[in-house]
Amino acid sequence: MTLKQLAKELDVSVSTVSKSLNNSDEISLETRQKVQAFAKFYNYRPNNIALSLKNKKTKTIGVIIPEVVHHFFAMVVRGVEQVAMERGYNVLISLSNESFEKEVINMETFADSLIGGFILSLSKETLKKQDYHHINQTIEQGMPVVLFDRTAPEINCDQVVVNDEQGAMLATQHLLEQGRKNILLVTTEDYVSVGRLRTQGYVKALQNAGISLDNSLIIKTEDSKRSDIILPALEEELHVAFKNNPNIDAIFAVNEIYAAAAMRVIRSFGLHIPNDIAVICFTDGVISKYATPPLSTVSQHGTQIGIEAANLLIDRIEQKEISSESITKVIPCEIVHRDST
Amino acid sequence: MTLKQLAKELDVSVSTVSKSLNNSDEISLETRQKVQAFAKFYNYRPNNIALSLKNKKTKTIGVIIPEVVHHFFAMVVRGVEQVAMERGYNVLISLSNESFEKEVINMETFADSLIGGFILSLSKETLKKQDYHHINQTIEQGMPVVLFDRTAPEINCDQVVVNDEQGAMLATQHLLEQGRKNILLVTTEDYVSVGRLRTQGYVKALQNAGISLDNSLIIKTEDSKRSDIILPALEEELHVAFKNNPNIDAIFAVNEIYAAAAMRVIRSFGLHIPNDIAVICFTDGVISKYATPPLSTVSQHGTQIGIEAANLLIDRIEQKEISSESITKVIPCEIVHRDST
DNA sequence: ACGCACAACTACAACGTTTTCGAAAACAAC
DNA sequence: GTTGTTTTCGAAAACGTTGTAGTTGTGCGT
Repeated sequence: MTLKQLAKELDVSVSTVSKSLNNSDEISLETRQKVQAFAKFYNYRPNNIALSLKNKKTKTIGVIIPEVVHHFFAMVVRGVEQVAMERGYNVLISLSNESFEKEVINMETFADSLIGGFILSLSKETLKKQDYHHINQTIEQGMPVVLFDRTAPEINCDQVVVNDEQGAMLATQHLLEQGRKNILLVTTEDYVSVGRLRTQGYVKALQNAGISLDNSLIIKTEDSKRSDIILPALEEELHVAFKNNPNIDAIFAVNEIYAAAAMRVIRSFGLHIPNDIAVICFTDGVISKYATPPLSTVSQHGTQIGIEAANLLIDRIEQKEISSESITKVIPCEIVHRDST
Repeated sequence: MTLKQLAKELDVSVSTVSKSLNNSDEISLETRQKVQAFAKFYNYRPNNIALSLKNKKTKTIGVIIPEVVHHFFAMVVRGVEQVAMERGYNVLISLSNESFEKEVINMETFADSLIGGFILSLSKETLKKQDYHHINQTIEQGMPVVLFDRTAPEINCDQVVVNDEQGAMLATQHLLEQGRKNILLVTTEDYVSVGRLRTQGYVKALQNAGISLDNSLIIKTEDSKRSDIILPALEEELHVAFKNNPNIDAIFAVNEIYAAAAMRVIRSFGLHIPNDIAVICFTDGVISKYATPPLSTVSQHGTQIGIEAANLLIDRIEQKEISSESITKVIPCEIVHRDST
């Protein structure tokens, strides 16, 4: 059912139908009601594509994340979808698979006028290459962009980030308060922004406590490959670390996969959690929740991040003025206390 | 950059530009190359909205799933996104949140000519109400629909399903082969199709083995609420079951959350896995993978399901003939052997 | 010189909307 | 009866694209 068909049916012009349905007072009440009744009867629904073409904007936002089979990102998607729904927007999803090239292609595809704005988290490869031309180019063309979690200072746009450093400090302090002295940090290479910040938080917390930094207590894992490849390597590294430092009494992992690997190694040494070794990690996901014992975590409130990001983006899309200052929202982390500490 | 702007720039007509870019041999090679060079220089990219309007179809597929923070569904999304990308389609995601109403609204929103077809898995509430008018209505309007995992016989369309019954039989047999006699089944109410089928598989496997069914060994959990509400209730039920049946020597859970709850209860009784009690479950997700001990599972190959569903849908979208028979693809389950059995 | 074929290009309609502008009719005032 | 005002509606353009149906202009054969 189109306006034209309705118009023919009612023997009026297309304009009249359009205006009647929009309740314009240019049209007499009588005609309006008649048209509306007909429209309802024929179950007329406006063609969104035509509307988008006319208005030169779509009610669709594009979300590009590295991976959807990942608790944190899935939580963010949930948040985004929730407010998009509420505010009448659709959500286009695309996965970069941690690949720079796919990220670029995805952005180009989406930018083909299908989309009102982007919400994205950078792929690890992008962070490593530090090549952000595709993002900056998109922003320069006037497309609103909101970055979350994995961001870069070279990109000037709205951001929603977790206070990673503070979260890492909280976690480390939490361990220190329990009398742990030798805390093993399991983190990523520094080019992953969140990994770097969490490492910084760990270091700061130790400094604040007056404990000197022991570099043999930091394991930095290459993180660009699939987990089934890196995990055995990580476990091997952990094995070595435990052998070299028998006095390790706590582990702080920057994500729960690393924590799970650590737990496996801890068990292989016959050690008890938390009596011998306490464990805490980022990513308050299902692994932590259902592990044995359940893991204390630093929760990043993924859904909240998604909600904030979507609201920020839609505000930006709908606001008239071309630009104001970029907004950065910081979502505070929170320690979730469970049995592992 | 539009065709019109390019045309003005080059001082030719819009038609010439369009045809040149499409390499029509109506246009001289010379002109074609000039136009193409200009287009490349100005970074021209065709407006997809205009194309969609003209062609009366979009290169977008809609995915409606109950929840994205769920390993299996996230895997499916990954599969769908992968082939959509390969075949030049975009993926619109929407979450029903297990709610019938949201499912209906989502379908209506998407059906507003934004979308070429649907891939969806029914919400629990929909399955409970057995109201499929929104789906059938959409199908009748000629919109291609592919159902996966949670389906209903009342809906006539392409489907991609897991062989739940067979998977449950495999799991049960696996336990029986290890000499387990008293297998506790933790499942959902029967209106969830996958729960029902898995229950049937369990029953059949017992029958085949000549073991009589003990209804006190079946726990059916109300499943429409959030996990933080139902889990304590389930754990309580499990407690009771263990007290009443001290000879339980194995557990088969229809998803890994239930298995995790079961493990917690098992530990609270001081029992050992797998020596005292073996555990196996559906959903080969991160909980099973990183649990203590790692859980044997029935893998449903979510990504594969997503791939098959997307291919089926896109084939249907692109095929000329209005309709042929509905296709149902059955993805076989596979037992993943880990330490819990 | 005439018609004809062919090459190279352009005009226009169409997809489904909204909106601006204008037209016709009805009505009032003088 | 003329003029002005209001009410009610319709024509047409616009958004960016494609394809059909022209419209030129050139070279060829006779």
